[in-house]
Amino acid sequence: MAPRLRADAYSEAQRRTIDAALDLFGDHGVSGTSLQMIADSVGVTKAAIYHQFKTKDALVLAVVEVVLLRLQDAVDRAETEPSRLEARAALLIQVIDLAIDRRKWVHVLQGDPVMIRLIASHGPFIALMSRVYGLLLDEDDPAGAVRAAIVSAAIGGAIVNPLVAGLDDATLRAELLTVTRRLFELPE
Amino acid sequence: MAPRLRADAYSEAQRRTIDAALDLFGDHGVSGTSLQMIADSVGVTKAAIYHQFKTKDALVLAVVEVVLLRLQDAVDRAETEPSRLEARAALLIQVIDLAIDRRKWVHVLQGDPVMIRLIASHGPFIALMSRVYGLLLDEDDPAGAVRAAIVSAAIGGAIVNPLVAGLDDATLRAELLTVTRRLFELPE
Amino acid sequence: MAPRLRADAYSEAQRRTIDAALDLFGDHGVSGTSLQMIADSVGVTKAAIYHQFKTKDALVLAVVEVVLLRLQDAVDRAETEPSRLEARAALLIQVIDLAIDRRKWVHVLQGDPVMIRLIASHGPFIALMSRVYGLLLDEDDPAGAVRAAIVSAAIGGAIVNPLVAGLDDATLRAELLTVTRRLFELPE
Amino acid sequence: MAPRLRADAYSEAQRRTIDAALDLFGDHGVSGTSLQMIADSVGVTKAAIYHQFKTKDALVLAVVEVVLLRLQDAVDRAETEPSRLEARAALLIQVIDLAIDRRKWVHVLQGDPVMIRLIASHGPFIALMSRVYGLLLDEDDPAGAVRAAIVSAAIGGAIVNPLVAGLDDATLRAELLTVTRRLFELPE
DNA sequence: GATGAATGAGTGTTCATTCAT
DNA sequence: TATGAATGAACACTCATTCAT
Repeated sequence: MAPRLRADAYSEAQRRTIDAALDLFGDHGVSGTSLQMIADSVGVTKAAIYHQFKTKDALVLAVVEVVLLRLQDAVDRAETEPSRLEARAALLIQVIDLAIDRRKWVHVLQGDPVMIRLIASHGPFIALMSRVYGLLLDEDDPAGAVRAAIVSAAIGGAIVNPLVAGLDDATLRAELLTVTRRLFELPE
Repeated sequence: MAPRLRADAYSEAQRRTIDAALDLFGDHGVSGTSLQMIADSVGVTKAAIYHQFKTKDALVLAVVEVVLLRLQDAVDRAETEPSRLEARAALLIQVIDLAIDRRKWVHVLQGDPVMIRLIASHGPFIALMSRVYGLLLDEDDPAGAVRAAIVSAAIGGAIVNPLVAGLDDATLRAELLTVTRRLFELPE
Repeated sequence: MAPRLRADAYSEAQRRTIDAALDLFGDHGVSGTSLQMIADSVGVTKAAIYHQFKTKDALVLAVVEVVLLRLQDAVDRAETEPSRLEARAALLIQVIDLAIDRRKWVHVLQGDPVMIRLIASHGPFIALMSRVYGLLLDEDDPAGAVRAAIVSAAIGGAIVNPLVAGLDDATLRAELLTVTRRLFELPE
Repeated sequence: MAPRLRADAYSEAQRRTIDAALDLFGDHGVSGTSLQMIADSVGVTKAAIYHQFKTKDALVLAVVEVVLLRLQDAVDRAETEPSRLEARAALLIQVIDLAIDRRKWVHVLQGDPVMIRLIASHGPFIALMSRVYGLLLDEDDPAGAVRAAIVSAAIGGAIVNPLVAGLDDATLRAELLTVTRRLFELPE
């Protein structure tokens, strides 16, 4: 079994670095964010960052881990639901809430090729994503993959979209729920 | 009136450079792609690229222009439709076709913060996007913005999604059409 | 057949860089010499050095190549001698002359672990060294390897030795010849 | 009088550090060996090394001291011999034995410019080396310096030479003795 | 049009070193 | 004694850009 992501894996100082990196990655992308920028933002030297993380890649990994940790929680909770349909609904609602609560995080995961490659190649991330898709997909629905991809993309993409940037949380949440239910034919 | 994008704006050599850049931007993002990589991929020197484009930014702009040119065509055609509803349907179908035909392009536009900022700040791009949203949005529907954003994000995001990467064009097109129609309550 | 070292492989500017590196490597060793030091010594920027040589390793290689080129010439000439004994004598005399003429070069080759590893691993260098040892060794003399090693080490080591640093060329040459002849039982 | 090197100067922990440094210096040279590498090899932290030695230079000095301590013993013993010729023979035999017994040490002393400079500048080392050369040199032989340098270089250089690396101790010792006797015209 | 040579500022990373605990 | 956290300077190397040819 693939190792689970853990909440207590990082020290206080590391968390400060991860938070700063999260912010900057969202604004400039991973490649567009230098360790100097991160160090300046935290208020320490580059070398201090290197004391916390062996390489920039290790820091990127940590950032993704922190973000995906809450997705893991959502999946954990959803999987306790009695039926497939209820589990799916529970997951989607939580994902939407998470995406709205942490809009910045979505920017980080959405689109950046460095991130996409990382998530597609790192063991624990692959394991988590397959649990997610296990809930979203029906085995007997060949086009289900597309619909699952579309829904997750829709949630993420909508939040990233500048048209939506100014929208208040409640309106955005309601609309995302409607769309999601309609696409997945979930009960209202 | 904002200047329109033009099809004949670039020479043969420039087009080769733009194509190479398009590919590399899709794989590594704009910040992750150096002019050296582009020059190597085209098979010329960096200085040759600088002969074609004054700066890297100018090249990025040209790349986006080339991509958005076909979106402009789609909008042009859609706007000749007699009714708002038909125009909207026509635009969505064309956008879906374009996205499927040029999956790589979607990667470039989708997510990269450099691109997003560029499109949000460059005159002709703003003009084009407001025409797009003019077709997608209803003035009297306050949540329409979200739905429009969701649909465009869904189309783009779905294509970027690795789950969908292996799917054949026909299946993908059919599913995207279904989803789009359902979201926009368009006639089948 | 292993590729021969070529005399015309480097441009004027590259030769200037190689010469500066040769000097500095002799004084501080390879690891102890930074590209900044080399660039400063040549009077250009680090980036200019990188325009001439892809990496520091490539520059180190070039330095060794330039040094070994003259050893290759000596071996070429020695191998035209009619007998093994005469060839050996001819080679040793030339090597001694070369070592005295270019004392700095000896410092570079002598001892630096980076250099030793490089020479033991780079194809053309291995080929050249086996020609050298082919001339120095007798097949039927089991201890010949040691003696060959001792002689080459003696020539090199003597020149590096600070006791010898102040000696004039003529005295040093005469003594090295005597020692060499005595060790190899060559005719005076 | 210059202070003698002492055998009991270092603690157990310091000796472990010195041994590790000795190994790494032999493989990568002094400049090529970082305190991190040494700390890793000992299995402690960098800061622990700094507790044992004030600076890296102090550690390098300690390494050389440990190595030269046994040379000092050899010189001590040789100087008790009744005649100059016997003393010289005794010293050379002991040096050869030492070099063969501790081949790694020879790598460290041989060639590394940092080491050479250190030995030429540190009081106790200068004192020791002048005793060594006092035994090897004849005052009335102007070329003696060269011969002494050649012999020490020959011993050291031969051991460093990769051709010799695989040779067994007995063969190497016999050959080095023969060569040395021949060069110094010592009695067999 | 295209090249080769150069640059200054930046990249990620490692260095020897310090210090509070 | 030993550690973890931090630092400033240096490291090898790449960046976008310029310019004479």
